[in-house]
Amino acid sequence: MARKVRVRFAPSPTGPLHMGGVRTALYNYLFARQQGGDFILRIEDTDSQRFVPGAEAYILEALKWCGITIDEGIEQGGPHAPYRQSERREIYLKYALQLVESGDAYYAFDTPEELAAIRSEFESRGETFAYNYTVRTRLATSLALSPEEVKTRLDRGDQWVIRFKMPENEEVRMHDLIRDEVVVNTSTLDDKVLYKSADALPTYHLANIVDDHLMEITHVIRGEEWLPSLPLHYLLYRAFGWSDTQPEFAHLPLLLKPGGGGKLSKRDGDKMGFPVFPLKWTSPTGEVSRGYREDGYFPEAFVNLLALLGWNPGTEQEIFSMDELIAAFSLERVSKSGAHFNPEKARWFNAQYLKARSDEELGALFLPILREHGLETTPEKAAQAAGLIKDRATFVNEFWDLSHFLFVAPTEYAPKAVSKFWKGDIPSHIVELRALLAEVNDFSQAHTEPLVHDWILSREYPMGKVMNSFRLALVGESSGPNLYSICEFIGKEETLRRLDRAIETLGIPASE
RNA sequence: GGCCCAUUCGUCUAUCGGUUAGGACGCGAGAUUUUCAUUCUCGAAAGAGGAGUUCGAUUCUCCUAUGGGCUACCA
Repeated sequence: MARKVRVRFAPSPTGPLHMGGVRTALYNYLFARQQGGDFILRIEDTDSQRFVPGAEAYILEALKWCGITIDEGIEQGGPHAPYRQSERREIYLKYALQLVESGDAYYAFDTPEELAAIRSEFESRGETFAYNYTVRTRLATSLALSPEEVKTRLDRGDQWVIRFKMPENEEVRMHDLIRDEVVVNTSTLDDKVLYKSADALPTYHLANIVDDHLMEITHVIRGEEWLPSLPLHYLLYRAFGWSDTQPEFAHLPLLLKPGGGGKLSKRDGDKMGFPVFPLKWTSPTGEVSRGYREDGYFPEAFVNLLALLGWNPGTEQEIFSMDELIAAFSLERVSKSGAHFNPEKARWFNAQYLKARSDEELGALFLPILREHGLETTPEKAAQAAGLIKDRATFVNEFWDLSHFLFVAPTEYAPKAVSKFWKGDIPSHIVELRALLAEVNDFSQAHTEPLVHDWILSREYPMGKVMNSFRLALVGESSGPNLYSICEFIGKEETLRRLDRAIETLGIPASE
């Protein structure tokens, strides 16, 4: 009987989600939607020490911005509520105890200090300490102590943890949807802590397996950093007797720093020269990290570029809407090796989405920016301006720099352009041009462009020099969109005014 | 150190034993343009190394190297 697909994204609120985390959420989401399954958000806040205020709200907002919608979770509830592990704490002890009962786990009374001491002792001998079958019967555990002593310590309220009793020398054969078979010998593993009395909370391993089971998760799609604990998880399912409903696992390749040197991490902040977070984040200590949203990325572009970092459709298509991703995605086509993030390509993706947007949509985004510069203009005008410059922009936030001359006359003229073009006979040609344009009533590009060109040609004036001087007068520098489109945009009056001003400011060299 | 995973142009990747090893970003050149961009065309650029298996290996196996992950009462 095929179960309904149910996947979960289970972040820990220890800080903002970084782009690798968003990608994990995205792959889970794509898989769920494609399979007609459920996408669950579970908050794994079992580490009371590392909790960061605001992180949870950040995660929710980031997913929302990306268009990743949640079926069950802390906000929308669901049949397996609550979805925050700290609110499920009473569930876990019973399962930990069940494992002690069945002999798959045991109590350990070592304090963190004692363990640290043992560790450093081993290290001083050049050995590595592992809490496993070699030491568990010699340390303060329920395996070594008498039942009476254990009871005494428990009753006395001594601190304890419950550790998994990792079998000795057993080959665990595991299956991964991306990597196929993985085999590990249990003797290389240690007795992981499952539950700690200090805060009455489980560790990741226990909480994760219990909740995935209770929430009927069918596929666990998570980062590769979890692969080493997969044998433990397999063994836990077995110890609980849940092997028949154990989920399938898919371990995603990691997102690596561009130049190498490890996986992308939250700590990288924006010190890499590009954002590592979807949204801007201000830490409780006041540190600010850039976000893709605030940097001007469209969420669609961000999702698109993330999707293609570690997965590809096998075709040459690179631009995907969310719906197209849902249709095309498959875990089988996720690559096995880590992907270095390429900020240049990220920018390219955004430029593609920018060009694909209509002038009206872009105008609507440009309008508030114009307002910030003290300009009240119409949506039509903003859209028209956007249309003139969108081909040369990567982000909407570059629009002002690329088009301010459409709204404000230049007050200065780029010296290099002046010395290059505003010399010889050219300024006097511009005076003639001014007179020509003063007679023109139709200032549309379609009308002025052939008119002026024909005039220049008929006079046998140098096209490049005249045009560049003309541009210098209107724009103040020697770059920008088609000049006649600028004339059309600013209109006859303003065009003549700018010509007058340039002539006045730059002067006319005495003709010989 | 131990365990695990990985390895095709600088980067993201295609190839599921037989290809001139394809595409994209970036880079270079050219075309278009009044300019800067855009766009278009072209170009440089890769199978880590060594053994096997095979008629034939980028593709399968092993070894080495390299990269990465894990090795907490963190996730």
